[in-house]
Amino acid sequence: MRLSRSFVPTLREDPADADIASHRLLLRAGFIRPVMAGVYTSLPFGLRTMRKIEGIVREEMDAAGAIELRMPIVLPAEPWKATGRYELYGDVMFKLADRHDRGLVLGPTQEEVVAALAAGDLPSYRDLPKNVYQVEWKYRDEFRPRFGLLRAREFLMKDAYSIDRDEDGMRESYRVMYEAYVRVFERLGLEVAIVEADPGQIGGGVNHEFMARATVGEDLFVECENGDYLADTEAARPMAPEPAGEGTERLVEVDTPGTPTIEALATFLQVEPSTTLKCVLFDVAGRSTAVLVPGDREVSVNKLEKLVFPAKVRPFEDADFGARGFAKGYVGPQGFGDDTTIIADHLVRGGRDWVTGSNIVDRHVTGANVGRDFRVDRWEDVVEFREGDPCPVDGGALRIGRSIVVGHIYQLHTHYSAPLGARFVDEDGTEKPFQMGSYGIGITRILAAAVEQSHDEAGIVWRKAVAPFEVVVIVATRDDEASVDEAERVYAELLERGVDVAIDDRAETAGVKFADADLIGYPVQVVVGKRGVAAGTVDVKVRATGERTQARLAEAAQAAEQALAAAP
RNA sequence: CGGGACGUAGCGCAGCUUGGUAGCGCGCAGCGUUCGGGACGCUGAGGUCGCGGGUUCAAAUCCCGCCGUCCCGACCA
Repeated sequence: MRLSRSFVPTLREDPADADIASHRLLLRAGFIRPVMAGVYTSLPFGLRTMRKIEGIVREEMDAAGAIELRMPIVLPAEPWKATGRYELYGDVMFKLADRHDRGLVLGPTQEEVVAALAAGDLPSYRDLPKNVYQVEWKYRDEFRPRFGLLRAREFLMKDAYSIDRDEDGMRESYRVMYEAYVRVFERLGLEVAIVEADPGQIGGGVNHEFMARATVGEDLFVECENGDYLADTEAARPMAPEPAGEGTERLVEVDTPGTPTIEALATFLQVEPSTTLKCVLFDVAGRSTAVLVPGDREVSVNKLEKLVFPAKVRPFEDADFGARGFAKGYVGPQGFGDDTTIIADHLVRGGRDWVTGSNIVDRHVTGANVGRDFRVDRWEDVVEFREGDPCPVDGGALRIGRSIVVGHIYQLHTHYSAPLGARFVDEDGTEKPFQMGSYGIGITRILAAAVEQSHDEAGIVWRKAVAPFEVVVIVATRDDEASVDEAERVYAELLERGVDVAIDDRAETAGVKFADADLIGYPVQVVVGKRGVAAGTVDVKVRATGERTQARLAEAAQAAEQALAAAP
């Protein structure tokens, strides 16, 4: 490829609207251009890199026995209504209508399509298992597109779907995909943490996220300082504390005027917030539900929703307190009737003689103890994770890491096949819904994640597996015919040897070409100039290390290949 | 969706407070000089100042509305 004939518009300055490294560098290096918020044109180098990532993904999918096909982007809305995702996704789905005013959607993912396909064309258990995949553009009208390609409204995704006869088969398909994913990220050179993730409100099946570590990721994960525990922040459950034992104080009511918040209460009584008991009220399917956590902690609504699924959780509004006989700001669990469910976090076991509400405005109680003064209906993990919490495996401190979710795999069971009536006839002659799994990899997101994990002051540092070109031959003295000829010769020889090589033959000064080569991030640069040619040498620079070596002109191609072989 | 900032030439920005001929750097074009780490000189092209309305003799500048982009956040007793 000749840079003089390609289209790689590099920018000398940082674009004003790009804050994070991948967005900034992909714009500057001429890989992408914005069209509107969250939607980008892929310029030649961006497209080429994307294709290399796709290539690796395809190879591993094929090797794992998945079959490539291609599904449409424009889809009828009905199946999405049948599975409930039309409402669940809500405004995140791009919705449109055709000339007959039929509802259409742009595919955000395609479980509905696969289920329908299987229903029609995989009628028998003899047809199973199958795993189909595609690499196609996905559309999600994100709440807030940001960070360039990391959260875009249009993005390229590899999505695979396993279709099995029974749960064992589904789990086996899942295992095979899991392992294929491990290989994909290894080959891409991405450092990923594999985290068992939040089962989500829907389905609730086993699922894992492949999280590329980054300094800017939107997605947080939790890991133990000793490296033996990893989890999604929503799934992280700290080690339960040792029970604190029997209380020693008696229950006493105290006047605490103007203390509806934990902070005000703790200040007024001169106690630590952690010695107070916070009692948060929710409406769960019409029933009052009190959640108890230590005063210095927060209730995880997400965890609560999962606990009571499929019932809906609604936090109390001001009107609910009065209407149901609770004193807002002074709620305590003593004396709650059977019409209120009391859920306590495990952390509450670790305390005693609590300070909590008295259910009378401007009054609290001290010395409240579980069992004697109030009951607990369920002990659960409902507290919001906090950094430093003890690891459930070894008690070590849990830390939050930032990451970019580059892959996500799910065991779906019959979550989509059942509502869509996607069934096959099993060996015993009965109809059964397919057992499905789905497996996504964000191709464009990987493009950005790779830059996040591998860049420096000068620009991107691509690994050779995904670089737009592995080697660039730089013509450093464009006016010198001998240099140009030698550069062309080295370029031709590298091409002949099957190296993925570009030649910078533009009418630019050497400085511009060097800066661009570093910015673009070719793993290996071969510099051919007058000085070297006169001495019979070329320079070979490895981008990742910055190391430069001289090679004999006649052996330039071999030297470049060797440098490439040694490069990451 | 709430909050904040920004919108002036392809890109990065100044000008706005105090209204009066639209500027700088980079890039781009021509000529000449240069030629191994973002060269230099001269000449030149390029702008409905986001859009609409208002105030004014006069608006990039003041006022109102809208649109767009980016950032932060999204219920806690």
